Amino acid sequence: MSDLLERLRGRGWRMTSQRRVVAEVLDGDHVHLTADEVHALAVGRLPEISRATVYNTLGEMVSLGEVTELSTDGRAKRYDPNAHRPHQHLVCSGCGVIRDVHPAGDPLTDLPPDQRYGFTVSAAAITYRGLCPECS
Amino acid sequence: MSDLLERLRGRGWRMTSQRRVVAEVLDGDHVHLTADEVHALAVGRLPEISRATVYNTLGEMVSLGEVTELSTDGRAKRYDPNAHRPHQHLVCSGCGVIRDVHPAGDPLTDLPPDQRYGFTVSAAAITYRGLCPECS
DNA sequence: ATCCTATGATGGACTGGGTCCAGGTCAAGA
DNA sequence: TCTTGACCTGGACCCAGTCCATCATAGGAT
Repeated sequence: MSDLLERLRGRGWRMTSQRRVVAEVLDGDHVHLTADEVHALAVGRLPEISRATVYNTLGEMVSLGEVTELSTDGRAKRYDPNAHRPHQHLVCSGCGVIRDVHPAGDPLTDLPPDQRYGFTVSAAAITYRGLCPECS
Repeated sequence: MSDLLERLRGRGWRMTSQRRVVAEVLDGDHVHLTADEVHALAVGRLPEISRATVYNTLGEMVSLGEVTELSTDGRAKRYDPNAHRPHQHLVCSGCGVIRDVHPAGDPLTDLPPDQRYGFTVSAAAITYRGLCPECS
């Protein structure tokens, strides 16, 4: 059921009830929760869990590469458990809803050598913006 | 000299010494300052200018479409005066330095219709990441 | 040149998102 | 079952940004 939890377990992560709850809350597709939203959902299952633990746990998941961070609105960061399958994001300028999308081709190949300024470029994150059906 | 200032003047913007200083400080290529950096530089020319005014002025410039906001590190937003020429950003994962880059082609065309979920997609922002020559 | 007034500036309080830390707790190996 | 180092807690703290009551002034009207 919980892919994310399985992947973390496989890395020898010390399993605690707090970490289990955070991983369960965050699991799924098109999930892009803020840390406070994760905390609110986690409290529903484990009332004593602290905000600091949620922040720490999310930070560790990001370091392990099992979760990615995105900040689409300059406010709270959002956490995306779908890190094992590379993808980009489509954000509604009206209501802020976010979809995972898969553009054609590899965005890295669109950056010509003379535009790389000697960098070793390793990743590209794309945020598409527009209006969703409800907002347009 | 100040392209940004000229463009703002041409829009009938009420010109004050504070706005002039903010526009001057922000003008140029590959400029990606935070609001507090803009404030620090502005204070050098106009010691009494307040933080609130810098925030207000930057916000107005963004609304007018003369300056774009970017948040590459999830911390302070950065302001880019180069809004009249569309471009993307290349960020060093080591030191955080930012370059303006111009990828080949239009990123919007890489998003197939079946990946648009009924959205009217109007823009795409790409952040390339890698290591700059000094950090690699 | 001077006056008037709406627009802009000020600074200090306040908020939201996030980090830090000292002390208490517990998972899991021996 | 014991031990211990990793983990959790809650509260203080920090930074980026916003709000607001009051003061200042750009620039049109006279």
